[in-house]
Parts: sequence; structure tokens; C-alpha cells
Amino acid sequence: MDVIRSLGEISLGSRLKRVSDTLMKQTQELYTDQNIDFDPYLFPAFYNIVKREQTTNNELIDALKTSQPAVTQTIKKLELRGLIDLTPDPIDKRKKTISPTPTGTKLFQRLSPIWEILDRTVKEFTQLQSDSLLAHIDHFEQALRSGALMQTVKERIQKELTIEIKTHEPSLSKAFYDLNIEWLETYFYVEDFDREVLSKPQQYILDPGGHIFYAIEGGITLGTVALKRIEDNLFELTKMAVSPEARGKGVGQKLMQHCIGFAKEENWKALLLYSNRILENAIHIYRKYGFEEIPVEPDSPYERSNIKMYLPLN
Amino acid sequence: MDVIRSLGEISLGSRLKRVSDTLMKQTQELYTDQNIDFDPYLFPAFYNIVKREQTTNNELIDALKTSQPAVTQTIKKLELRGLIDLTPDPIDKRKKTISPTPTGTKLFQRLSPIWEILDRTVKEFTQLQSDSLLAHIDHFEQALRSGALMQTVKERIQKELTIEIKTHEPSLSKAFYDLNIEWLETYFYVEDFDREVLSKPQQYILDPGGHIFYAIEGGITLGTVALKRIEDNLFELTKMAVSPEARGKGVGQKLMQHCIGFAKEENWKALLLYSNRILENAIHIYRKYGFEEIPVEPDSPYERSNIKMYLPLN
DNA sequence: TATATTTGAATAAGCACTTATATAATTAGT
DNA sequence: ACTAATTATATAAGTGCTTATTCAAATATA
Repeated sequence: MDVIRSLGEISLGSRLKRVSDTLMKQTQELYTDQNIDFDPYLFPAFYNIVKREQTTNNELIDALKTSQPAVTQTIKKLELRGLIDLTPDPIDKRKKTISPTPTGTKLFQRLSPIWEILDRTVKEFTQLQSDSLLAHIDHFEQALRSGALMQTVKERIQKELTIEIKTHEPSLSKAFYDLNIEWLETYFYVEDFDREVLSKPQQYILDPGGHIFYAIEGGITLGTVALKRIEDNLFELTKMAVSPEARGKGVGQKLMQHCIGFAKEENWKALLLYSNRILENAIHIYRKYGFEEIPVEPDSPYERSNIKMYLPLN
Repeated sequence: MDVIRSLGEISLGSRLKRVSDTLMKQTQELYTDQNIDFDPYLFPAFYNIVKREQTTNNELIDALKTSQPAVTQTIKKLELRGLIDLTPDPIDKRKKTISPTPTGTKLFQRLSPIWEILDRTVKEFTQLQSDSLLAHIDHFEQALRSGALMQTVKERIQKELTIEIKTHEPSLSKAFYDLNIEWLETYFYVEDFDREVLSKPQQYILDPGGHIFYAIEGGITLGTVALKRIEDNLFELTKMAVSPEARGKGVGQKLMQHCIGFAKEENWKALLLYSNRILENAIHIYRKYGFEEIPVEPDSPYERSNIKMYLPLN
């Protein structure tokens, strides 16, 4: 009998485990890197629970194809992390209903775009023209060990998911108009003068010494804000608008932070803004950043405003 | 942002681990089935140790691409099973030299043909025309879960590795000749009369009332033996030969067992045989099966023999 | 030459699974 | 209707890995 030569397929079990371990570890590192408190091995269970909105232990056992204790242990960990709720079934007291908590749903939303990138990148890196599973595993392990895969993932997260602040340029005028019109239509109404101002930012904001900033993620403009000159070192924060799809991602806060930082660098005395008390969330955020309510002057320039706020700087 | 649809690649880590676990478990069951005391997860280390004949801890860490404690723990288990020897390095007292024990080498030889089949079958079952790793994994997991893979492995082991004993038929005459000539050339010399007898088994063995048996594995004739009629219920065990490639696999013993069983069923009085004292191993086996030395008659028919043995039956 | 650093191996503790078993609550069988 | 069987979940113990740490021997450095 011939001496065995390669036997690559025999050690497939060990190989698969090794690759799995490496992938899990690198994904864990990715989460840590992104300041997200999550474990890759929780993914299948967590994903199923959030997707189904409400599920049972048995459904999970079936979906994950693992043992019952594995599911019990995993959901226990998810519960400890406050990501899911376990409520006893009122009819059958043995059963438990599993559903995501608001925290869980929020984390899911935060993770989703990262998962999408991870998924897409892994798909790309695991594409290989070969009919041998072992060749595929070799190829994938190489991509993992070299760090090429996770580097690409990180680059893409950086590029696609990092909100960066840009200053005005003509090509962004349309976004400035669209975002603000959408905002006005949602919360108030659009008047002709609004259209006039928003369509001519150069004339109404910039030429008088003001500034416009944009929050951009992966080439998409998610929000905008303007700083209108009142005096040489007193500016009004205005025309803040965030696209509906991007709300809840902290875009407004990013713009606010940028404005305050900018104002401090310019050594301005203070910022002020006009708003309306019905916009509770917005006002809450203004307060969070230090704005304090001051009386609205009788000859307020804005009909829609019923609150004026002031942030002294330096 | 679009809701995530499939995300198959994200759970690749969990999938790979699951497939690995299933494969390991099924391989473990295969070993148990074959009455072999071995663990699949020991394979990579064990294979490397036997192949290199002599290794160090560090070489293994490098080859297996696992952590140092994993290697230490694995070799400890291999040592406990008596498959390897750990001898301290005389020069550098920190080091240990790892080498297979005779038991280990023997087990390796026993496992090799099974590994070859396992390897070949896994290779077959994992062949798929697709450029997606996930599709390959799906396909492989299906083969595992359905049990198709291991069933094929078992069938092949049954077919290829089971030594079966066949009685003479004309198509086997060439094997009878070749095996015996090879044996004579190795241990003695070939005379014209040998060629005459061996090329005409029908005339010299069967027609006088004798029998010829063959040990066949996977279509290959590994050994042969003849029972020559002396009296109606006294037969001589002769012309036993095992092919060089098959030595050490117990082929001779299988043939011997068959002859003794056959003789008992035929209600023969006894078996006898002639041999030569230089064939120590052979004589040891004859004794093991109950043959006892008796005086050689002065007119012995065989020039090459200097020992005669006798096995009374029933 | 005495001390610090490096190296090879072992040990400890933890992790995510596994199987086996226990503990309830529910349903079925006579 | 009452016991037996089934079902849902939890717990215990074991397994093969991991990282962190320990220990001892060998080598480098001053």
C-alpha cells in the first residue's frame, strides 16, 4: 500500500474549527475596535430574536441547529447584557417568550450597517473559482491570517459609516435646500421666503459672513446646519436639518458639536438659536450642549419660534 | 438604509464551527465502529509526529498552527494513550523530543488505509462547482447531516479493507504462482520442480483432494495457502505465501485461522506442516495456533525443511 | 561572574459548546 | 380522574480549545 501523501481532507475538521476560531476572534476585535459591546458568537441567536421580534426557545433550537442547553445558555447571556426580555408564557408556564429590549433593538440598528459591510466583504474574499472545499478554506484562511479581510472591513466602515463634517461648496446647495424643505414640511409649513433663502445660501448666509456645514456618510449628505452672523463674534445656529433616514444616529449632535468647536476656535463670544417648544427632543439636546433659555425679543425675526436659547463660549 | 436580508456570511464563524463539530463527531463514531481507540482531534498532532519520526514541541506548534498549551495538552493525551514517547533532550533540559512508540506506529498503520478512504470520500463529497465558500459549506453540511458521507466511507471500508477468504478458481492460479515464487525467491531459491507444482495447482493440489485458499482485499490477492491431502483426514498445510506489501497485516494468521476452521468442519484428525527454523516468526505463529513440533521423518519430502509440526483437531 | 532576559514547557482559569440528567408543567392513556 | 408519558427548560460535568501566568533552564549583558 502506498504511503499516505496529503490527507488534507482528513484534518478538515480541525481546519474548519481553526478558521472559525480565527474569524470569531477577528470579528470580536472589530467590535471592540468600534466600541461595541457585543460577541460574535451571540450573533445567530440575537439576529434571530430581533428579526422574529418574538420567539421561543424551541424556534431558536431549530433555527440555530444547536443543542437546547446551548440556546438556553446563549439567551441567558443576552438577557444579562440587557438585550432581550424573557417573559414566562401565561398559558403554558414552562415556556418563555423571547423578545428584544429597546436596548437590544438599538444595538441591532447600530450593528446592522457593520454586519452589512462584514457580510459583503466576507462574500467578496471567499469568492474563488475552485470546486474543492479545501481550496476555499485555504483561500479564506489566508485572507484571515494576513489580516487583509478585516483591514478591508475597517476601511469600508471608515469610508461608509463615518460621518464627516464638510463645509459648504456649491455642489452641496441642493442638499441644503432639500434637507431644510423636508424638515419644514414635516414640522411646519414652507413659505415663499423659505424657498428664497434656502435656494440662495451664498447670498443669505455665507456672504454676510456666515457658515454652512454638512454631515456626510459614504457620500450621502445626512444633515446640515448653518451659522448666521449676527455680530462679529455672535452667531445664530440655524437651518439645522437631518434627513429622515438618518434620524436617531446622532447626526444632529455631531453637527452641534462641530458648530460649538468651530465657534470656540473662532473665539466667538456666544451662539444663539431660535426654536419651538413643540420640538422637545431638539430642545433637550440644546440644553445638553449648554444652551440656556433667554427671553425672546418682541421683534423676533421668526414667526415659528417661541423659544430663544443662548450659549456663552470661553 | 435597507434592512439586512440574508447575512449568511456573518454567521460563517458559527457555521464553520458547527460543521467542524459534526464532522469530528461522525469521525469519532467511525473509529468506534471500527473498534479503533482514537480521537479525530488527535489526528493532526499524531500524524505529524509519526510522519516526522521525531519532533519537538515547537515544530508541532508551527505545523498545527495552534497555541503552545494546545500542543502540550494534546501530546500529553497521546502519551497517556501510549502512542508517543516524550524523552527529555540531553543537551537542553527544557526541551522534549517526541517520537511515536511501536504501539503508535502500529495504530498509524492500521489507521492509514481508513484515513485514505476517508480523505478520498470527503474530497469527493466536497466537490462542488461554485465560487462561493458558503455554498460549499452548505453542500458539505448537507452531506454530513444526511449521513451520506459516512455511509459511503463505511461501505468503502467494508469493501476495500475487509480481507475475505476465497477458494481456488482458475483466475487465481497466477496469484498462487506469483505469491509463492516471490516467497521462495525471498527466503530460499526456486527450483524447476517448484515452478512445475506452482503452475499446475489443479493437478498437484486439487485433483488429489486438496484445497487452496486466497486472502483478498479490495480485489487484490494478498496471500494464499494450500491444504494437501496426505490421508483422508490428515492434511498438510503448505504453500503459504503473503505478498510483501501486505506483511504485518495479519494476513497469514487469517489464512491459518481459516484452514483450521475448515479442517475442523471437515472433521479431519489433524494438520501438519513442514518449515524451516530460520523462519522464526512463522514458527512462532504456528505454535500460537497450537502446532507442536514432532520429529522430521528421515525421508522428508522437502529438502528445505528442518522442522515438522503437528496440530491435532477435535 | 553575577544578574537580567529569553526560551521551552506546564499549569490555571475561562469560554462555548457538548451529553446526561434533573425539575417542573402539561398532556395522554386507561 | 389519576397515574404515566411527554415536553420545556435548567443544571451539572466534561471537552478542546483559548489567554495569562508560572517555573525552570539556557543565553545575553554588564
